[in-house]
Amino acid sequence: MPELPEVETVARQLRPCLVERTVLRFRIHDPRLRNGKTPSVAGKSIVRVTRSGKRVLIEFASANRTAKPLWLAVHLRMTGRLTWAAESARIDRSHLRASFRLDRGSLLFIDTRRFGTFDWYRSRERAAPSGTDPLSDEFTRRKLAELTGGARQNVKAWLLRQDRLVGLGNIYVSEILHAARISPFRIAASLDRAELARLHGWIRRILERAIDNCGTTFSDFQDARGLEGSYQQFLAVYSREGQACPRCAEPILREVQQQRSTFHCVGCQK
DNA sequence: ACCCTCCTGTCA
DNA sequence: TGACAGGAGGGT
Repeated sequence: MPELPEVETVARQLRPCLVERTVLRFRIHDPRLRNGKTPSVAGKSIVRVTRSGKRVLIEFASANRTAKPLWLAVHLRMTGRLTWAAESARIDRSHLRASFRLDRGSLLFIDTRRFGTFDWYRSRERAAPSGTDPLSDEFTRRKLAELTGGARQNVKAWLLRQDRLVGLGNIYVSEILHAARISPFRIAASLDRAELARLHGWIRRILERAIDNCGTTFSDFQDARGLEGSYQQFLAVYSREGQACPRCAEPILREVQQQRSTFHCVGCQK
């Protein structure tokens, strides 16, 4: 479920809870958790919590700073949640897969479908994704034109590629293409200058607006406080098959592309 | 481009 | 009961 805005929301909320706290104990509650080799993390303190593509990146340092730092990348996939549980908080622990006990509370990883992953790294570079972050300064119109140049895929599939742009998923791609008035079936490399400019602008605007709303809760998403996002009230097309397009009133269509639902409007997406 | 897999839950 | 779900990786 979580795409860039949801992951950014979680990282921002966890930061004040986790930074400068010491890990007292790390436990894996589910032996089937997709976890890399587990280094010893007890006794280390958390120095940074950031977002890297769709992953939450947690940096640990040893208390005396002699040992090498350590990075954990958590990918939430479809139903993963990272929840901060203060000492007194009562939290439903069903589907609890892993937990970090800290000074004054716990970080819980809860994941019904078990698709979520933990990956541990010894350097930040290795934890970094290959694609461009659409919220970074690097993501300019020119960069988008460069990246799409020569891409023979349809633009829906292309936007989902994490090796080009990171962070977009099924919901926001439908929303962005609708806002930019571009059909999801267009070949990425065929977009002209004006279309690329609209696409670039709406990628930024929609992601930022979604972050301002703590993401979208379509069914499962909860942020680090256990609360739902509120961007779903702004969804123009996603999951709105048959309803009137808010721009031109044509009925919204649902079609399957690459085995995934795409929602779009033939009235205004060309 | 298509297919399938991982896994669990919910809804028509 | 079957279709479908914010992801991603594999195969042909």
